[in-house]
Amino acid sequence: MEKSFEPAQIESTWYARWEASGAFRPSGQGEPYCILLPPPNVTGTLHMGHAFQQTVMDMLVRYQRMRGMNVLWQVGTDHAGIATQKIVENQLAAEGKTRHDLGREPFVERVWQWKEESGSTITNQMRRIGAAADWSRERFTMDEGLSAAVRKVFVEWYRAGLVYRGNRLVNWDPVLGTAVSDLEVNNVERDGHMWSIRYPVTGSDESLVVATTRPETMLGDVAVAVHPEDERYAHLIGKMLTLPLSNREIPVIADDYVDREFGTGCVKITPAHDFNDYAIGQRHKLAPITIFTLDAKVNDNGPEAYRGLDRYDARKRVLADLEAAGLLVETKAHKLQVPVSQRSDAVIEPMLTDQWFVDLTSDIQADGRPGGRRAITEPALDAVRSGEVKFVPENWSTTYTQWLDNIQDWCISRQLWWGHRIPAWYDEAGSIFVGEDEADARAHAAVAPVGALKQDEDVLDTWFSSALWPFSTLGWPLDGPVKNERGEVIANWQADKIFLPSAVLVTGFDIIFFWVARMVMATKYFTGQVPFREVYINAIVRDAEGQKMSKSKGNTLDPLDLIDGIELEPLVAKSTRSLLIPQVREKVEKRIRKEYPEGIKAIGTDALRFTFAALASYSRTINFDLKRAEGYKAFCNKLWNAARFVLMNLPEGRIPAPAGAPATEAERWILTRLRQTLAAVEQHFASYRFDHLAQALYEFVWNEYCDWFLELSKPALNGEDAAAAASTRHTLLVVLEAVLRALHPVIPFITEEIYQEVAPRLSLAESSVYARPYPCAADFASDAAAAAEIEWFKAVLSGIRRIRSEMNIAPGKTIPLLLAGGEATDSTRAAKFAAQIAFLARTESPAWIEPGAEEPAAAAAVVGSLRVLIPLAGLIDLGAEQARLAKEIARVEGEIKKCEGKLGNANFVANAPAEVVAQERQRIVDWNTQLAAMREQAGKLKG
RNA sequence: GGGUGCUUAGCUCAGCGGUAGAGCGCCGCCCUUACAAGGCGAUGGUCGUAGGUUCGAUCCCUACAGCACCCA
Repeated sequence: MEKSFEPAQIESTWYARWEASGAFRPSGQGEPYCILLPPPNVTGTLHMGHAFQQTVMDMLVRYQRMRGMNVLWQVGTDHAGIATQKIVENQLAAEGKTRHDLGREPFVERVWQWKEESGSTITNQMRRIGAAADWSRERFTMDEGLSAAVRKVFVEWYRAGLVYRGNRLVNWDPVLGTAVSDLEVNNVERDGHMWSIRYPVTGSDESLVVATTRPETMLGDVAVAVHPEDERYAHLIGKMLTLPLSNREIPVIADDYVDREFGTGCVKITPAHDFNDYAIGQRHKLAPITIFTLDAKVNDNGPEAYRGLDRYDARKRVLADLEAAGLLVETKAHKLQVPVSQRSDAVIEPMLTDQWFVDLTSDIQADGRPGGRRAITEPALDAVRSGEVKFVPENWSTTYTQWLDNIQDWCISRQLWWGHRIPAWYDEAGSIFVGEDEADARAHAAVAPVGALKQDEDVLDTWFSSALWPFSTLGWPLDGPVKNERGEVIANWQADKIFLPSAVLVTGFDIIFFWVARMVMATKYFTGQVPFREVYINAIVRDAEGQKMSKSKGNTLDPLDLIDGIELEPLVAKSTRSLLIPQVREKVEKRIRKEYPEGIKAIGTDALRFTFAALASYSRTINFDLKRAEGYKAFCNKLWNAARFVLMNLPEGRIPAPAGAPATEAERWILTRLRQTLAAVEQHFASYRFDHLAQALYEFVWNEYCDWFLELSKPALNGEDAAAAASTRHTLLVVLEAVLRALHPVIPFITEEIYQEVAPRLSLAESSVYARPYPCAADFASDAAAAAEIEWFKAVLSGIRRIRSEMNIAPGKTIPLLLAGGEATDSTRAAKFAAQIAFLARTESPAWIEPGAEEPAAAAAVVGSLRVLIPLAGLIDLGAEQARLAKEIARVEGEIKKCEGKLGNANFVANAPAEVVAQERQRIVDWNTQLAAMREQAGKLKG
């Protein structure tokens, strides 16, 4: 083996070999265990969130595979309608063209090209992370099979009355020219103004003053609302107002939506451009007036003077005209919530448009069939309420159920070209015909089509296809083999439905609504099953200071830069490449130069994965600290060197197991600790506590196997006892091999590499550690007596080391060692471990001082009633030792006082559980034993 | 406004009713033949504040403060 751990070398070959060997495909044996990858955007790149999430999935997948489960990790990508279309539109813009210059078909063709070019980026990055995914079954939401599923679901829901077309107010992105989901809209606080405008009462001297943040929308006002119990305006209810600028007559209406305290208590009502106003308009049967075009310019419903003006230019003009007319009462600064499109940063304009919806809110349809609430929403709620689907951590189920309780119908149409085109056709009379294709639509026509049919121009929301992922990827709706373009079978519903429900979905809380809920809805409806039994909500990865990672802050990390390392200059270049605003660019560059003056050192995939595991508690965020990752690279190096040590101490060839139990206490102790560690690991996997899992293995490897067992093995390997040496060699190897298996799901590359060296020594048949069974606590014997012996030994050795260090005794110097006091077990143990103590503590062989005999002045470590003594002569500062002892005695006296306080309290003895009282009594005995020995030692020093 | 979390060592975080823990950092001594990406040792905390429940509270309850995030 190389002298140190070199991740780049190790990681370069294993992945391809695993993949080629078919190790990532379902074994076909054992209980099915399936994990669905949340499909990343096909043209995206891997970020820290992906890397973290995929590490979690990969740990589970590898663990379950090693436990003998029939594991499928279903991977694939989604087409990310808006995001992908926008990328290609930007490319066109650079050529001075728009998609309309190309036309629909050539444009979509171009998007496909872009997908072909960049589509494998992210999946290749996943391979670098080590993801043991079944690539032979990789799917894409727009591939033929998944598109068939989309059509089938749309058509079936339509025919069940659950998908409908309606003219509704939706969140309209005027830049992208499409409806967007309310989940894709951020409400951002911005500085704006509140304008007060006077509306005269028709045929009177009176007037009302309304307050608004969007004066331009007054062109579409249809009423002014006041609170029904507001005495100030009671006499005006039902009267008409003359709407300034438009000179239309609008009524004063009463609605208890109005907040009397806010502003003047009068609210202008613009149903066509505000969601609340829309609801009021409906209540009062007021027809909305749309005043904007789809690109947010005033349309022909506005007064002539404003037509064609952009909404913000129209605002200026409206304000100026009001001012001139003396109707602008007040202008004041005001913070307001502005709805902003996540996709384009454009301010959303609520807009009345024809859209397709999935009904999620009606209980029953006019013809008696169940409505969407009963058919789709309720089953999805029940799945979580009944515990059929469990959230981990549990409290996310509240988020889920609260959202579903207040859900609105789902707008599924998007005015884009990239996506699944809606399978609906219109005849010349405007009737709708829905079907898998035009012929199917005609076949199911309720009325005879008038003239030619024309397909709907719109596409479906990307999440519509993602919602079907749990079953569409398994081959549904086809009931047989699904082949890819190369003719290979990639799914087969008949056989693969054993993978439904999948075991666990690992995903971020931000898509509980977008995706998790919708998968439950669709999967329940179409298969009767839940899509997954558990949902593990992973934390969001932030930077070391807890700040959200964002490109404009310059605090993003590319997982591949951590794995491979990157020099400062390339790092600066790539971090600023996409930043167009010079100030931002400068700020980011400064930050990077400050934070990574020497670039980023390569830590390798394994260390990155271990870091993710160690940080994966149930917390909602993990702050990724590069320092910590470096620490886990050191751990990998430690493991590597431990393996080197073991291997360089072995003779050639196979190492046979000794007959009977291991020869030494140290072996029986480390096996006991291994057993305990594995039991803990099993629990931590079951509860998704990867942080505890990582810590348990870290501690075992470093603090027990390396720090103590390897050290203890040195005297055994070099000692006289040949049987002990042979037995120790075998145990070193056995524990190492078990550790490799235990760690493989977390750090697959290094464990595989070391396994290759270890396997022949134990004559293991499996060619990969991944093919070995996961180690089980029950495979290793427990020996409490040996454990107690070693704990004693550790206490004695630590005591000597402490003295050496505190008294500044040169590490290389061999010193005398005396023992005094103690019980019978102390003398047998001292005899048994004499050689190990001498070797590891660099002391002479221990010599006993008879009770009552003269003792030299010495520094002491007290272990129970045993005093471990280093004679002071020439080595030690007597005063310092006395001071130390006095301090220690005071501490123990304090502890005894605390115990006595408890035991002296009758209430404690009466009420505390018996074992707690007993434990307290034992503690007081132990403290007293130690105190006696320390006092005796203090006396000797004085005398 | 409604909801969900968080506040523990210098930093990042575990613990969550019975002797306050880890990693990293800091300090001291060591290039000891697996590993200086290392070894050995040490320092460091009235567990956000105030009440309450309890024999006993970092842990449970209440209020408050501060900080996040989600939905309006």
